[in-house]
Amino acid sequence: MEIFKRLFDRFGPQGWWPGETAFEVSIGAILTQNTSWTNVEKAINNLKERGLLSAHKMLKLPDAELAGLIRPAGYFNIKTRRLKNFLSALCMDFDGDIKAVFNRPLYEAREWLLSISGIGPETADSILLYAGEMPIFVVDAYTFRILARHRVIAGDETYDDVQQIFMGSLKEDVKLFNEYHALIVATGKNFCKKKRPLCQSCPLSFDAPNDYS
DNA sequence: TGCCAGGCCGGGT
DNA sequence: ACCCGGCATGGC
Repeated sequence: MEIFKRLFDRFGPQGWWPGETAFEVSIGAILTQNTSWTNVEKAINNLKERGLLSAHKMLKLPDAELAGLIRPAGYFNIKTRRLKNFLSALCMDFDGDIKAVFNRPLYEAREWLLSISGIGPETADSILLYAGEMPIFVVDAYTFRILARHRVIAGDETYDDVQQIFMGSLKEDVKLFNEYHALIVATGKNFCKKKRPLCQSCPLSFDAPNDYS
């Protein structure tokens, strides 16, 4: 896979995740579900300005108040519920300390996250990789689109299938997984809008079976 | 102006 | 086991 190198040469280091603490990154991962990061930043700033970026404080916040603060991130009612689900599990099982989650074995931590309603595979893996610096590859809608349009996958693969394509062939390396996913998102933002059924001009090439570069 | 954004859940087939 | 509607704001 020298695709990584080509993407890196074109887009440069992405510096993910934009967030100062593991907890902030985790909250951002939930808030950014199907939502642009610029909107999420406003929501995070609302919390940060008020010194609310802690599990216990956010959990104590009345739902209506929390919803008001995260409003700019969209889906604020459902996301309030998802945040509260996450926060109550975190306070219950780890005394509100997200770092304690990352002291568990990788797939145990992953299962713990997935057991929370509102946290799916991408959000869980984003938290593990970008907040916990654990070696797991994040798959998102852009990853599916790009691979499908280059005929690397047929299109009916599952999240875990696609994750295995990367993790099965890449060196297990947190920095590499971090940068690679971020570069895929950067590529997607530029070339892989929903409304384009097949890619004609993505600046990628794959060794086989078809090369669209 | 409509389309899109770093998904996920729950109910229906 | 899929399929699909719902969720909502802000930027281009």
